[in-house]
Amino acid sequence: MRKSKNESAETRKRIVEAASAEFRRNGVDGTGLSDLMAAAGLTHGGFYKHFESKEQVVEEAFTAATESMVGAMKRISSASPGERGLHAMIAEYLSIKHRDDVAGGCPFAALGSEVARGGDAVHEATTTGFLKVVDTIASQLEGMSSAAAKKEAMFMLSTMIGAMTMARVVADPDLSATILRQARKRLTQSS
Amino acid sequence: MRKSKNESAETRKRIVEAASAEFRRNGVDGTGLSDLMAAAGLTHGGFYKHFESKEQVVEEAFTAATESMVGAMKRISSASPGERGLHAMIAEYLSIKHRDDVAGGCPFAALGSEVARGGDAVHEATTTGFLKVVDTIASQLEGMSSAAAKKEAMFMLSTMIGAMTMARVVADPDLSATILRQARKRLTQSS
DNA sequence: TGTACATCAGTGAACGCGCGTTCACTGATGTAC
DNA sequence: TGTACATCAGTGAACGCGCGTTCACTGATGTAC
Repeated sequence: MRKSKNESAETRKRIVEAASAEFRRNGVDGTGLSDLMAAAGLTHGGFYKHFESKEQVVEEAFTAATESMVGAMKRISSASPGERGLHAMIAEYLSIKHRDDVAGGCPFAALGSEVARGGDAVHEATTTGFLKVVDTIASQLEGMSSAAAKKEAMFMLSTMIGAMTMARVVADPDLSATILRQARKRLTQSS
Repeated sequence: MRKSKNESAETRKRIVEAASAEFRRNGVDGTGLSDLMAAAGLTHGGFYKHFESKEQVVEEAFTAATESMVGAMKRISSASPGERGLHAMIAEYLSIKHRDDVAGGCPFAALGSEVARGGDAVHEATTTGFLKVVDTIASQLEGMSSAAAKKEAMFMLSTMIGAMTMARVVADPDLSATILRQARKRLTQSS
């Protein structure tokens, strides 16, 4: 049953993508290698033909999720330049749609407190990912130095991640929407 | 080996407090009932003499953690009134000390993404807790209506939780400190 | 180009382990008379 | 107030289960000549 090099590479990618969604949906501890391989259309025994450990796929899945989010953010903001693009990006992140799409959304909001307890490799991946998102936001900030934009972007991203996390934590849908709305208002008001 | 009513009530409280710290330190999924009972100085078999399920202790431990945090926040802010008390509260939350004390700190930052996937009982407990912290912050905001203060407090708390979560997620200590510093700066600047 | 053999992606069963939960038992505490 | 019995907090072993990981096997793909 050996597969060609191309097929094998595609299978590996499929596992990482399935893992990326499953981890965000059910958490890292909440997703077994069995679930993960089944979501990729395989049996669980084959996992170790592609990865050395669960931690390795956690790391790669997190990176894939971050890159997908950065791509989406760039696509939205590039539609309009400067502040308007920035505000569109923020509104999209702090939307009800994003809140209800955990599996396809921000990996920091979906897995934040869990990856904070992760191993070294995971921490490296999350750090790199965080800085990429920060740079994506910072590149839309005008009228300040690159260093200042980066710091401002860190503040904005902290608020966005915190608001999305809490919007998913509370049981009351109205309260949840208010949390998102307040963050959006405060981040998109002209300063 | 039956224990007196008083002893039993104290044991129960001890379990909830141990659970509260252990869950924050290692996560809910990362803490077995065995670990939890051992941390309370007991063997794991006795757990069900006090609780109906793991979920029940998760709920109670989360509530206890929130109440302890609210108590600490009130103690700090009551030392000086109005804006100065508020700023002291924010600085304490966004401190390196708090970042490095996961087990004794904010349960939303320690468990946010994990409790977002919790059951109904857990969601009710987190919602009540969130509103209590919001009210604690709002009570220090002057010069605005109670409704406006509550909304402003939600924004502030979102930023605080997000910044603390990310400060624990990144591997680089300097970056981690910068995340906290930026959030502190922006939340304590006169608006 | 064709043939013979080595490689290895994927299967499915098995491994030891720790999980949440249950249970028989112990013996000090609480209660009824 | 004392005595007899019921209660039940805590122990320690056991339960079935799913976890991450390993392994023998299969057979199509890749490689060497």
